[in-house]
This record gives sequence, C-alpha cells and structure tokens, in this order.
Amino acid sequence: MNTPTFNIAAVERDTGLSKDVLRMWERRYGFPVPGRDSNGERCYPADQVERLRLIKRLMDMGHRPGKLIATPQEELTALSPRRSKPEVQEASENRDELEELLTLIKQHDAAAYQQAMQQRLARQGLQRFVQDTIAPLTHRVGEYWEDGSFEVFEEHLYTELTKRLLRQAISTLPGGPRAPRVLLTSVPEELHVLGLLMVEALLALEGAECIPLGTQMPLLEIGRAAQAHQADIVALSFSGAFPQRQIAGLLQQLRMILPATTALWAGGSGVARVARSDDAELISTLDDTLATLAAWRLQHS
Amino acid sequence: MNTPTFNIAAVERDTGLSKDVLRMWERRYGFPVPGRDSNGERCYPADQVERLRLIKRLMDMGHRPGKLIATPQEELTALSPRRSKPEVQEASENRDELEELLTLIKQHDAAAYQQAMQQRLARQGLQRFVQDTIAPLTHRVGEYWEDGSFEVFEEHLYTELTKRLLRQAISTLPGGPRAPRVLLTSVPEELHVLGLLMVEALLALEGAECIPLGTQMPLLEIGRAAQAHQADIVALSFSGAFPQRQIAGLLQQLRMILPATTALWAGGSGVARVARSDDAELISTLDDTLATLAAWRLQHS
DNA sequence: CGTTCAATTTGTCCTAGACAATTATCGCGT
DNA sequence: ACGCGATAATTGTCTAGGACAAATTGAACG
Repeated sequence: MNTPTFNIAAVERDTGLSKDVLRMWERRYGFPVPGRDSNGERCYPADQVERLRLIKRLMDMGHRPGKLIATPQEELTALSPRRSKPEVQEASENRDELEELLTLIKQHDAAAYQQAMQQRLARQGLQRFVQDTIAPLTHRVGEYWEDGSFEVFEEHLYTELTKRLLRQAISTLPGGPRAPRVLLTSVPEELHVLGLLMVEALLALEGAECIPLGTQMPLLEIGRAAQAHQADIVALSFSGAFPQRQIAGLLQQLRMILPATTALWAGGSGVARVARSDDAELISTLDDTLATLAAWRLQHS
Repeated sequence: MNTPTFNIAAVERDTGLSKDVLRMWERRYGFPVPGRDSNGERCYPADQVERLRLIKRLMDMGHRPGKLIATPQEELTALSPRRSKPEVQEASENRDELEELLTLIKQHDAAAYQQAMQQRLARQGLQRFVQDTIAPLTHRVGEYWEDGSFEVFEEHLYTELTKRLLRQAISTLPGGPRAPRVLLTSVPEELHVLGLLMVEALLALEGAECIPLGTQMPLLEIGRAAQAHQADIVALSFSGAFPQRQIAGLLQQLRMILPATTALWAGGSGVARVARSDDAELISTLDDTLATLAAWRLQHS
C-alpha cells in the first residue's frame, strides 16, 4: 500500500469538510498543511486526511474544531462521547440481544445477521420489530460510530442489510388504495433513508398509502410530486448529521411551495433541536408518528 | 404558491451546479443574474433556478453551457437528444411491454407497477429479468429523463420501486459461504445503486458471495472493508453522470490502497469511455460481468 | 477522409477579506 | 448558589477576481 495524495476535492469527498473550510482551517489554525503540486494546488497526504476524518467525527459528537486541532494526536483516546446521555437502560435481556446482533455485524457475518433479524421480525411482528429492534439498534450503531467502535464500512453494512429487511417486510403488507396518502422523501444533501423506512413501515401498518421517493429530492420537485400524487402529507426526514441551521429555512420554503391543504411533517433526530413553527409538524420520535397520524385523521374525518 | 428565493447554497443543492460554476457563469455569460439581499449575497428567484435545472439537464445530455445560456427559452423544445443513438430496436413485443411498464410509472400507479414486475420476474427468472427487463427499462428511463418525458420524482419513484424488487429477489437466493467474495460499493459522490444491485443479482446467481455496502464509500474505507471481509474482488459502479475525468485517477488511487491479490472491477455506463489500464478491469455491459467472473475463476482454479 | 495541432470553451483552484450565526464567558440580580 | 442577559470569541459561508489545465472544437495538412 503506497501513500497516495489527495487533492482538495478528494478530501472534501472523503471527509465531508467543504473546500472553504479546509482552506480556512489552514489559514486560521495552521492545520492541515498540505503540500503543493507543480500547479500550486494543495496535495493532502493520507495521514492528514485520516486526522481530518477523526476531527470531523469528533465534531459531529459536539466538540469544537479549534480545540481539536490544537490537541495533539492523543485525542485519539479523547473520543468519549461529550453529549452526556442519561442512557435509560432498557430491560437488559432485550439489550443483550441487540448487542448480540451488532456483534454479528462487527464480525462481518451478514448471513447470520439477516437470519437472526428475520427470526426477530417473525416473533415480534412488524410494528414491535421497528420500534423495539430496529430503532434502538440504529441508535446504538450511531453511538458505536461516534465512539469509534464501528468503522464506516461496518455502519454501511448494517444500514444496507437493515434496509433490505425493512423493505422486504413492507412489501409483504397489503396494497390497494388507502388513506391518507403520504409522500416520503428527504431534501438534497440528506441521504439517510433508514428513518424514512421505519416511518413507512409504521404508517403502512396503520393503513396509510405510502409513496416512497427515496432521498435527495429538490424542493421544487417535492412540490410537483405532491401535486402529481395528490399527497395528503409530505413527510421529510432529517438525520442528526444534517446541518441544523438549514432545516427551519428549508421547511419554510417548502411550506410556500406546497398547497395549503397538504400537511408537512418533518422527522428524524435532526429536528429534535429545531424550534417549532407553523410551517411543519415536527416529529421527534417514532411514537409521535402514530400520534400525529391519529391527529391528522381526527381533523380530516 | 408564493415565490421564494434561494441563496447560492440552496441553488447548488437543487441544481447540482457548484457555487463556483454559478458565480463563473454570472461573470462570464451574464446568467443567472440573482438579486442581492441586505448583506450583498445572491438571491436566486425560482424561475432562474428552474432555468438552471433545465440547462443542467441539457448539459448532461451533451450540450455545451455557452450555447444553452445564449439560447432564449425556446430551447425548452430543443431537447432532442444530441447523442445520436443507433437505437437497435429489440423485438417489438418486448419493447411494447416495457413501455407499458413505464406508462404505469407515468401514471404514478406504484401498486400496478410492482405487481406487473413481480409477474415478469416469476415468468422470466432472475437472470433474464435483470438482463431483459430491468436493464433495458433503466436505460429507457434514462432516455425519457433526458428528453424531458420523465420528471425527477417519476425517475425517483421508478428507482425506488425497482430497488425494492431487486433486493427482494436477491434475498430469496440461497445463502451460505460461496466464492469468490465480491465487495460491492461506489465511491463518494456516486450514489446510483441500481447498477450495483443488478450486478449483485447476477453474481449471486452464479454462486458468488456478495457483500453489499451501499454507495458512497471513501477510498480508504473501501480498502479497510476489503481487508476485513477478505474480499477477492472489489466491484465499483460509476453511472453515466459521474465526472469521467475523475474515474481513472480514482481507480489508480484505489489500486494503490488495495492488496495486489484483490481484483478491482469498475462497471457502469460511466466507464464506457474510460481508457483501459492495469489498475482495474473495466466492465461495460452486464454480459461482461459474467465473462469477467468466469475469467477470474479460470485464473484462480 | 483521417490526423495532428492550435484555439476556444469551461470547470476548478487560488488568495484574502468581510460578516453573520453560533457558542462561550462574564457580570449582575435574585 | 443559580439563572439570565450582554459582550466576546469562535467558526462557517459568502464575495471578488485572477490563473490555469482539461476537454472540446475547428482548421490545416497529409
């Protein structure tokens, strides 16, 4: 394995830090300090890219970049989650079972994981499977990812396999015209789809008609789609990684685009800290989803 | 529906044109000409965003931006595909059936589409279903999208429903340890997953063990994943929309990261015009996939 | 008619400054 | 001691134009 160097676009791709931020850090903090090629363009060595990715991960946990960059490399161990989580422990039996499932992922044993999950699904039924297995499991994966126990590719494997399970389960639900019609998608830049699938499963179980459009729909297209499908509700998902500050503005813009009769729901861990407004219903937990659906039905009966 | 304005970041999100390009076009061509807010920052009105998206779509079809921007709005009709395609017509019966399937999508009738596809899958078997139904259908969707017959959200609906069908079909295949072990993924910025799923279906049918990691894996992570899963082959997918010029460099970098014993395959319509090299096997058609697999087996027997 | 070379087009990168939004810190009143 | 508001530090994104290389087109020539 040689040591390739990365240009600034490659570093942006691999770290998620924008070119502007990379140049700004270099100017302000003196890190990173890439070499220059014959054209005077930045060449980042692999070890600096690695450090940048670590810093990004710690930032996503709530640390400040200024501190992180000043810290020497022993911050490698300073990755204890900063957000103090009260960590309401569930019934330990269930917890242990979930840990076992994640152990299978850590061992990269896709087949065993899928089989174990299928069994759980059959035992619990779809609703409890979503609420008691997939949701806490995904949350746990997020924690493991934050404290560095999960590699990126392990998280990807978990996501991919779990997506398949959920989609398969959803496809077995009865079809036919139902109400309300819910359009499920996310805005550009937001590509986490697991939350959408969980919501879809719950709504479909409750008799709603879900129109899954995948992720990354431009705002104007969401408006068109809502009209074409005569959607009663547009449901968006924002992951915790989505820049908080943009959410309120996005919802406001979308509210202006959508007909007044179309409800706008926004869910996912990204909306937890967003201020309430008249633009959209904010849904912070999976239970809220069902409550909000019930409220909608009451209002439209 | 009011007329919201978009800041430059929102336009980048919704059009896929980078901030640099938006500013450059304004400087060079005099379009777009956004208003300015109280901070002197650009505010793009909705109609200009709309025009930019149209221009972007025509560019993806092979037109040059300079010409497009100079053209007045009647280019709306000038969207006949520029790449002259010989269009080898298939047996018209099959063609008509495919058109019917797409008509269901155009009518936004998800349930009918899924049912029709399930029937086809049962009738054709998975391999022929992939090669004779999904592949040409996806190609056709691409053409419809290019000539403006398909809206973005219709293409999304097609993709989402088809993904589900494929994943479901794959999940019914027998499990267990098989060979070779193929790691399937794509690089960051590349999020088209249908091609990967088609390849996965074909390889799984041939007895390969597929490890699906979804899309958007950073290069260094692909290396780690290949090692952790002891992959024999790393297969990447590049869609036609992926910037051609970056592909060769990416493959070269990845080749340096991977152990020499791990094969590197690159497929998808994006690699069609990439020059051959020793870094990776280029796979331009689905048939090539099976041929390349056979060649690998011959070499490792 | 094909091929090579030059001209044009086009995207990305560069520097460096400004400002607004967020977060931290301090001081005050209860 | 603790909550709250005001100031201060931090940090990301925007703006401006200049430069250059990769890709494409067009022209000249064999």
